[in-house]
Amino acid sequence: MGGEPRTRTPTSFDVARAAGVSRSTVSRAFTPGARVSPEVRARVLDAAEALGYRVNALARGLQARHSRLVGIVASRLDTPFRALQVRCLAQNLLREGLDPLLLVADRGEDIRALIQNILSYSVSGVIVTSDTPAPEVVEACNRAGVPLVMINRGPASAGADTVCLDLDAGGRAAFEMLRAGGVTRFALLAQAERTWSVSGRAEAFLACCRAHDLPVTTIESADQSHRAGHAAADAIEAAARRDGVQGIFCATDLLAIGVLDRLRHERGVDIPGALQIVGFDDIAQAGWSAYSLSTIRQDVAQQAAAAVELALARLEVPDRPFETRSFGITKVRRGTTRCGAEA
Amino acid sequence: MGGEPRTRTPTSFDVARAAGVSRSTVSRAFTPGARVSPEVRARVLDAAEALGYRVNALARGLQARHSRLVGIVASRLDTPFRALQVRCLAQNLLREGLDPLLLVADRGEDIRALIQNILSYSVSGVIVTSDTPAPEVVEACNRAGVPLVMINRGPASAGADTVCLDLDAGGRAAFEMLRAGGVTRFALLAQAERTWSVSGRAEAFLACCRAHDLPVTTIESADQSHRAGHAAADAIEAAARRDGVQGIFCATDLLAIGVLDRLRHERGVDIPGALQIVGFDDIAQAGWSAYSLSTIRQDVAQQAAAAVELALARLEVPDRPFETRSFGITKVRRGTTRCGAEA
DNA sequence: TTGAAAGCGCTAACAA
DNA sequence: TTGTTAGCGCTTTCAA
Repeated sequence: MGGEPRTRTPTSFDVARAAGVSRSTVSRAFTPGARVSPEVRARVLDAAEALGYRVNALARGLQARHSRLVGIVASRLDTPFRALQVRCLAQNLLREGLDPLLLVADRGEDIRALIQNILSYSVSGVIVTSDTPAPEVVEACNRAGVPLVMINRGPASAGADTVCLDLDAGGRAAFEMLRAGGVTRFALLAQAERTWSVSGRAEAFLACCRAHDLPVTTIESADQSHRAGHAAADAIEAAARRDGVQGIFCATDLLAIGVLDRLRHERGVDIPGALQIVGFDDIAQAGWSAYSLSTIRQDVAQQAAAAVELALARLEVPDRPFETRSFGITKVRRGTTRCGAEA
Repeated sequence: MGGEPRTRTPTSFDVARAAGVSRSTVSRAFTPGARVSPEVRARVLDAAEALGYRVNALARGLQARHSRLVGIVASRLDTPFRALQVRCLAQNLLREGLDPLLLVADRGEDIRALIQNILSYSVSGVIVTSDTPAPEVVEACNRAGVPLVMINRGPASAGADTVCLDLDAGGRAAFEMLRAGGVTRFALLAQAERTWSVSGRAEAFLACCRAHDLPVTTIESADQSHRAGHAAADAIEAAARRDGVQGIFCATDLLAIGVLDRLRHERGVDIPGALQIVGFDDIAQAGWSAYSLSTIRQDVAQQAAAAVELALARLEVPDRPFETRSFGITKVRRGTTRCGAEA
């Protein structure tokens, strides 16, 4: 290394000169659908190739008044579910020629400042997967006229398109899986803090129990983590003894796995013999043999694709009515429930 | 929704007029370390606040000839280790006022095109965590004069700063943990495809076995995934029987957990009784009770911080010599090895 | 300390 | 189909 006279990166001007055309022509050669004669276009592309030219995204964005960037707002990125979600989102965006600007918004960061920050890039959209409430995000995006898509944050909350899942179906599926295993006394493990998606499925589950006139005990966890599930396990066992609970719905797989670790692997409780468990999400770990967790799957890839589609659609027609796309769930029967006929 | 006269986002010009100053002054008010009188600055900031003005990152980047964006190139983002890595990277960048541009480069995407794409944003750096080889990335960044930092891709491979871990120590630690458990016949599980970090630790482990004149059987997995570990488990058991293997080093935790799922949870093999296992990385799942995997920890947060520091350093002094920061590892003794004194 | 003017690299009118 | 011109919003010499 060492010598290499650092040459200024070539601009459309350089390409124009090399190809013997004007800068506008160069621009057109790089603009899909622009009117350029094939020969000229080829000449321009060749010259560009030779010079190592690429369109400056900053300049292009500045002039177009919006870049090809799309903000992804996500919390707890190191959680299996969220990681998969972000991966799918990023892939879909890339496929559409959009570039994901990542914004990790864990508790403690100043979401207000962060959102302003990504808006300063004239992003062509923002996708929020975080489950921390963020009215300021909606407000900021709306004021800036930036398409906003929320995933699992409730149906069309005014000012944003939404991708969500069928909560009722989810809660019901959990109930049915346990019920099919012969459970008549239920329990629910969910975090205390309200969240559209997680609280929603929990409430749907409770509603089912009540509708069937079957008793259900609610246990609250600190959050949705493995640790929280693990910590709640003793309370669950106590409740099981006290109330004769035979089956529990854990609002996330991570919680369920935490419970399994404590109950099955540490204390040797027979699951599903003594207690049946159903989780939610179908993260990869749910399928691992140590857990073989019966759960409710939501199709992350499908949701991600829909989110990108919605952003694109609004980009094209800014004042179309806000849309909510709702997706169904799938029961995944594994080894923490007793097999039963489809309910 | 519907009314809201979509007002054009305010520019420095609007702020200038509102504050009764020139655009240059507005610019200075938003430039750390620029000479502006405190009163004027305050007036400008107030006006900006009132108008909802924020500096346009595209315009600023265009004129500065580099943006505050930093590319993160990562593969298999939905893997626990990588997800954590990206999260740490993103947090550190954000903390420095840099914005992570995410590039998911799984096999199948055209890495060449993708890297050109992020370079078109005049990024101020690129951080690569992917373990797929990518000489074209190095070349492209160098040509564009963009700082490049590689994580776990080998020491200063010319043209890039590097963060890596002490492979020898890693391989040795694995050997020692097994040896301390009384193992005299070893096995190694690693993917066939070469990768600096993973192959390196594997080779260091092999070297240790040889140096101690102890026999070691090598088993190859398809990749580094849980599935691959699971699939390799039968071969491991066969080898254990055939060669009297008592302990195995799995080159990643995910592999080790796959093996554990098959052997311990499906076939009821006594681990560590019949076979001891050591993994590598210390992902969250390694600590879950079902596995309680003894492993070698690498400090992802520390590595991420170092990577960002290196990028920043080169940004400041573009022609400083390439630097390699190497980090140590830590033995984490859990339940897949027999306790022993520190080797 | 502040303002005027030039230019970062690009695209979109408008003309030819 | 192609070229000319203006301007996206900002920072930055250079003068005052």
